Amino acid sequence: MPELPEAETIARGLDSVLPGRVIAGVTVLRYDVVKGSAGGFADALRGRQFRSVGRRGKNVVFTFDGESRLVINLGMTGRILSGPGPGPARLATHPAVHFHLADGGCVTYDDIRRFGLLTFIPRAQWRAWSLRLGPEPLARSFTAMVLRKTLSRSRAPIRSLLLDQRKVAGVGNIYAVEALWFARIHPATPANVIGAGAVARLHRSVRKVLRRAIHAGGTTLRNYRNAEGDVGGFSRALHAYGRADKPCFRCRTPIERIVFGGRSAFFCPQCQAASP
DNA sequence: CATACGTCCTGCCAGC
DNA sequence: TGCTGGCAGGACGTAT
Repeated sequence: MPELPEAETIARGLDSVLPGRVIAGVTVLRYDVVKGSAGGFADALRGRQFRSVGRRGKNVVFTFDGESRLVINLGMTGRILSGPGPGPARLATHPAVHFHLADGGCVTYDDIRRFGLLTFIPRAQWRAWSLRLGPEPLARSFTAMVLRKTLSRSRAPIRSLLLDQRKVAGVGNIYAVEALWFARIHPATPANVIGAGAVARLHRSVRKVLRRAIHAGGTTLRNYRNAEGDVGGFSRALHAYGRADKPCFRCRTPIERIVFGGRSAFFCPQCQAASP
């Protein structure tokens, strides 16, 4: 579920409470969400002190003193819940990993479907790990020209390309669909036939949608919660995603749903002209 | 190399 | 009311 705005929201929440605190122990309840052996994972993290919590693409990145890192990809239903006593911890219906802190606190990784993955990254491997991902769409360096060059090299449907984390890091199905609606581009359009003007609109739309969603605290469609257990506020702001048969907010034409690449896309057949 | 597809897993909801 | 099929925000591995 969680895409860039959700990861950003979670990371900000954790960065305000975790730095300086120490992991006393790790309990792995569900082996399939950790990379490598559960024992090795726990051993690597025990005793580490948090320096900061940030984000790379959709991944929440915990940096420790010494610059080793814990990367959490939340998959579809992952949540990171932290807090003393009740409150957020009560939301942990499917706890997969507990991080017990030396001060008595606890951070719980909770994941219904267990598509998430927790990976320990030694300092020396960070650069290589990060390089597997494409540019950050909200970075200054992510210009329309950069996007245009990426699109020019691919015949894949633009919606599929936007989901490819090696091309752009952090965009998922919801925000890809939303950005294409704003840019008035049909989701199945081959990337390399999109003209310069449309690419510029798409560049603006992707950034606008992501920034707005971060501002709203993310999108909760099902079970997303931030680190404090709150739902996201962006659900009400969706223009195309999940609106099949409902009128387009621009032209009142019913929104259509199509499936390709194994997942749904939503678009306005009037505003988002069919691909050639 | 680029692209397409199946698979991992559980919960929920519409429809019968 | 109860059951069933379809669908879900992601990403990896493999096949072509």
